[in-house]
Amino acid sequence: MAFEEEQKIFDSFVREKGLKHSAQRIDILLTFLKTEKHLTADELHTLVKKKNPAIGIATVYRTLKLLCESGLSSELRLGDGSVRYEHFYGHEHHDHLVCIKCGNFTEVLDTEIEKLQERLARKEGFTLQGHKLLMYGVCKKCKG
Amino acid sequence: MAFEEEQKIFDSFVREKGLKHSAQRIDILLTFLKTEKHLTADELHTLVKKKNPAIGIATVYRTLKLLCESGLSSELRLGDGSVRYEHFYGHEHHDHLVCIKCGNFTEVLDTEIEKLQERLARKEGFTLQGHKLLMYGVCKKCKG
DNA sequence: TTGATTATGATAGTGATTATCAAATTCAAA
DNA sequence: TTTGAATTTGATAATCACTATCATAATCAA
Repeated sequence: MAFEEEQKIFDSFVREKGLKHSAQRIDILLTFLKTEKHLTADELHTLVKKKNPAIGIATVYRTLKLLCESGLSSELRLGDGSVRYEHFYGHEHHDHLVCIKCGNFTEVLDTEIEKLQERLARKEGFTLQGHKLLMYGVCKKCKG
Repeated sequence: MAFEEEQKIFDSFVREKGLKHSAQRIDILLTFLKTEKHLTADELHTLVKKKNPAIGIATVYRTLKLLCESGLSSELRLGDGSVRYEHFYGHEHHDHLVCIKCGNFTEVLDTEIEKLQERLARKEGFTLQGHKLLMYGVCKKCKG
């Protein structure tokens, strides 16, 4: 079975928190990991039900929260108010280019931009802790 | 009465859309303009009710939508999922520094960052249409 | 095997926002 | 000024994403 690394991380996290193991959480974790897309809770629920039709949406939400706490996933709040979950383990900090036509995401990073943000914050007397940068546009494919 | 400019803009917008005038919308507009803060719909509703207690929350939402369409206001979606409305007329494009302690906003702009975003998008084959940058940190006051 | 604890699924509840609708208001035309 | 068609309003029902509740099931250390 793939994703040994991630499963190990999740296992340790569950153990440290004094939680118990469950087949449902493993199903959800593996479905999440195998899908390299930014899914909504509902989309993930639909996918997981193919493997285990009995899983309820509440368990999906509960597990997504654990995935975020354990560092395997991260919430992504889009400009339209929707929330998607992205892979976080093995993905350094990055920003997003979102295509307004097809909805696809591209992860990007520009260290110069990061530095300038630090400088800008310092100039205003802020101690920066983090940031979210979403860029919207039309991707290569959609421009035809 | 102040805010003649903004009122004129709103008037033209209402007229062009074939809508009618109403005292409630004026109350909401003026309360919004006089408060130089990033308000939620609910907070604005509370303020407007001091002037006109009968105004319903639905009318506040409806009017906020018109304010955004007319260019007087703009929605700001925060990292925690909440939505606030900011003044847009006379405020050029800007990004935000948000204090994670007191919640205050500072509007900032760095033309270098803007240029680098363009360059970054172009490198990925994107035609950039816009972006949202939220920076989180601790402000001068809160570091005390 | 047991039993204390946690997890689950169904579902009720929540909070923010939108839709519906009857009554009130606006405003151009008579 | 009156009229009447169109729009606006406030109350409230509905919706949507998410969380809380709770009885039952599953886990796991002793």
